[in-house]
Amino acid sequence: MPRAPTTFDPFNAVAEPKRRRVLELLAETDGEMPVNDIVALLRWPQPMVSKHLGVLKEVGLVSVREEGRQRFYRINGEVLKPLYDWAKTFERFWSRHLDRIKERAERKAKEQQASKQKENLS
Amino acid sequence: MPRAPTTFDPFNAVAEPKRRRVLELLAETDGEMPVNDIVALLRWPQPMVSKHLGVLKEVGLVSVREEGRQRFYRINGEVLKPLYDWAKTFERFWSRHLDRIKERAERKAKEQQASKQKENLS
DNA sequence: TTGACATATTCCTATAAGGGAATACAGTTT
DNA sequence: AAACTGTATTCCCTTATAGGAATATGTCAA
Repeated sequence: MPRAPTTFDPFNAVAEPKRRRVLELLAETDGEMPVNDIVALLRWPQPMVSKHLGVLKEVGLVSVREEGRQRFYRINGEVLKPLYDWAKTFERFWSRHLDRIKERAERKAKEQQASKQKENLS
Repeated sequence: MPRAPTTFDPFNAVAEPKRRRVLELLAETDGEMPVNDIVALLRWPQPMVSKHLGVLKEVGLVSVREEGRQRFYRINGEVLKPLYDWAKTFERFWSRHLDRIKERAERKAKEQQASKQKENLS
């Protein structure tokens, strides 16, 4: 079995750095942007931009409005929420909170050891 | 150019659902776990578990302690922080905050229209 | 030593990728 | 109609899967 298609879910779509870049760009403008603007800003070959937009569109991360010969792309940020929620699950592994928990645990351990030593002395 | 290797970064490693499952499991225990426990809990073929663990290890998402013939795997959650941080960038697209902004904008629009009508009337 | 156990590695196959180049296609202007 | 513009699609190529099955490796026990 090959890897799941990039269009399988946001996790796969966003694994590609260039696709993340496109999303960041669309998020900045916080509106629509025609393909050629993206091409100009990122300085990538136009077919490359179109292809990546195609993947993003298929997973629902962007939506398109057609006007004349232009296509205006807009980000659908909510589709990234599952990713955010999943990552947030592991928050305790890097948050300060953890440091505090660690410190408390270590202090406790020291105190226990101290009291044990007292017992031995008495 | 093919897709970036799964071991390229956390984004790619975590694109595979089974690998996410393994991480969730390791996060639950919040400690170490030998391969066979994972095999038993997930009911996957042992080589499959070992292979996925191999990828996770190569990107630094897990670390191993060897003891006898057992390998104890532990999660390195902090490696997921870049993923979290990136996704958080888009938080405004789904947070309540956005709703409030939207509401305010819509209210404003209505008020403006109302005042325009007043002008027309006067 | 021999065998049982825990885990990793190898081989195989089908599938899909992303980039580059060329080209197709639809709308617009002349 | 012809030329031009904005964008999408197709073809080609190299590389990397993930799963399944079989096997290798290392360790402990009798």
